[in-house]
Amino acid sequence: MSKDKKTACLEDLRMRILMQDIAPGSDLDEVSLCDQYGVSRTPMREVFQRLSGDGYLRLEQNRGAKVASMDLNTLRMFFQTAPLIYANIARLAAENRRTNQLEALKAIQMQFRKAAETGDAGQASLLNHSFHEQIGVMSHNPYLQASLNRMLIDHTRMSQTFYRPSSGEEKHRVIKAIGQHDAMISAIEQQAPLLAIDLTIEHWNLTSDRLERYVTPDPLPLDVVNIKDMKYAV
Amino acid sequence: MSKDKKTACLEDLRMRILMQDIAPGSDLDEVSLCDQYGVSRTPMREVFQRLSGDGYLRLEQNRGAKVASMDLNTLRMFFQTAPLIYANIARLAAENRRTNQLEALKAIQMQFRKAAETGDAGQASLLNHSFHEQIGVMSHNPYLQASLNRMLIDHTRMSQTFYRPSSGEEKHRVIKAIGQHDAMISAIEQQAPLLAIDLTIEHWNLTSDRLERYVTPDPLPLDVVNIKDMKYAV
DNA sequence: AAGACTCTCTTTGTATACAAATTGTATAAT
DNA sequence: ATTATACAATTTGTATACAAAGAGAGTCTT
Repeated sequence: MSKDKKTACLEDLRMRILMQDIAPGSDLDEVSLCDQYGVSRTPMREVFQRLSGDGYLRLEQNRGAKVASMDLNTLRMFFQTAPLIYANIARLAAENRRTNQLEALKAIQMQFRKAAETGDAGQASLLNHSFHEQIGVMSHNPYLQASLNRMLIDHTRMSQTFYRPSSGEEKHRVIKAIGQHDAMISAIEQQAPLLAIDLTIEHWNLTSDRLERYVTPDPLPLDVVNIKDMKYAV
Repeated sequence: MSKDKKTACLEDLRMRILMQDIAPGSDLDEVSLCDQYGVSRTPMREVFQRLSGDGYLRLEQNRGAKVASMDLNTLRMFFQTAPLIYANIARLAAENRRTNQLEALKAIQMQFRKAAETGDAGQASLLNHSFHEQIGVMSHNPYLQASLNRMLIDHTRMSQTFYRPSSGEEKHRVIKAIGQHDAMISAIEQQAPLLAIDLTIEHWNLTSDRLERYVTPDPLPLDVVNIKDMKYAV
């Protein structure tokens, strides 16, 4: 599998960042990662440069690599911008897709469905990432794709709880999301841009709630600990 | 000035690509650039990685660096997407700008005006680039900024003839563009998002014609060479 | 005790030697 | 004459040694 160690390292780091296995804002230690992945410093630094260019990391002069943070402003902008980018990407994908790209999309969706249905939460969110990334490729618009790919990083990082549903209602939501993906594929296949936009907005509405709840979860229950009279636990 | 050779090299390459001093699609020779800039291969490759991440270059496995091409599809997408990105960036800049960023913008505009008025075409297009890039910074939206910065690369590459006006009408156009920049600054300063959008669209309409003419210039005059009867010269 | 200073240790950056891959060219086989 | 193959030359990738910068601890001064 790992014919190319450097590529494997890149993909693995990318994955770990997306899964929040490496937390936003944390530093990466060059040398320890080097022997962790069995590559020397030169290719490792190259990997850092690549990940930095894609928005996964931030590099600062003489001061190592940090995982891209998700601060308040970033999140505000995320929710403000996502519908615009997602909808336009979907429209262009419907207009410009090539048939073999459609096959690739279907293949991803198949894997995604399996992972989501069997409750493999990590894999599901990663495959959801690939799904939307592939629609970006199909748009053939390099400019919007740059936005999309950056959005997807934060989207995936926030969706870590989405595919680990804790209630029947949430389980239902995941099933609905799978169905929406199917509908989007079909709209893109039929080259129906307007339909693709509508379906994308619908999909966004379904998932954004859940993302917002990830950012602002329910407060911890107060009556579990013995401080009933205080409004918020510290 | 060049305290840091690597940074100088990066900026210079970026500039040369923007000015089409290095043509879209052409290969870069690693070693020759190394002794041209007096840096060794390791930092030069780092520069390549950075420029690649920003969309200036394309790197392929075992096969050097190529300047990002501007093919038909790219141009189509450019003209289709620019108004959307520019307008939204302007709106957000008006909403989110900080005062010291505004000062920076004004400083750039001052230099830009001087360059454009004195006919320093190269400098003018580069400063126009900085102007719009700065508005991107002021938007505080990392996602749209990624799109914007990529658009600006191609925008600047196509604007090489804009500031070298060949007629009174074109000269007038440049003067008008300078004024539009002033108006945009004022709208951003007053935090008037809707006005900023309108002005941006107007600015786009003024400049996009000229960019399109760069892509599809007038055919060569037939009667200069001695082939009057042929429709097109080969 | 607070601040400035120096020295040491760790981390980051650069140069270069070596390895691997690709390209070009010449020769041989059909 | 054309294709195949082997070999040479060039270009690209990796490891590593060395240089430079930053962080931290301890000491000295006020």
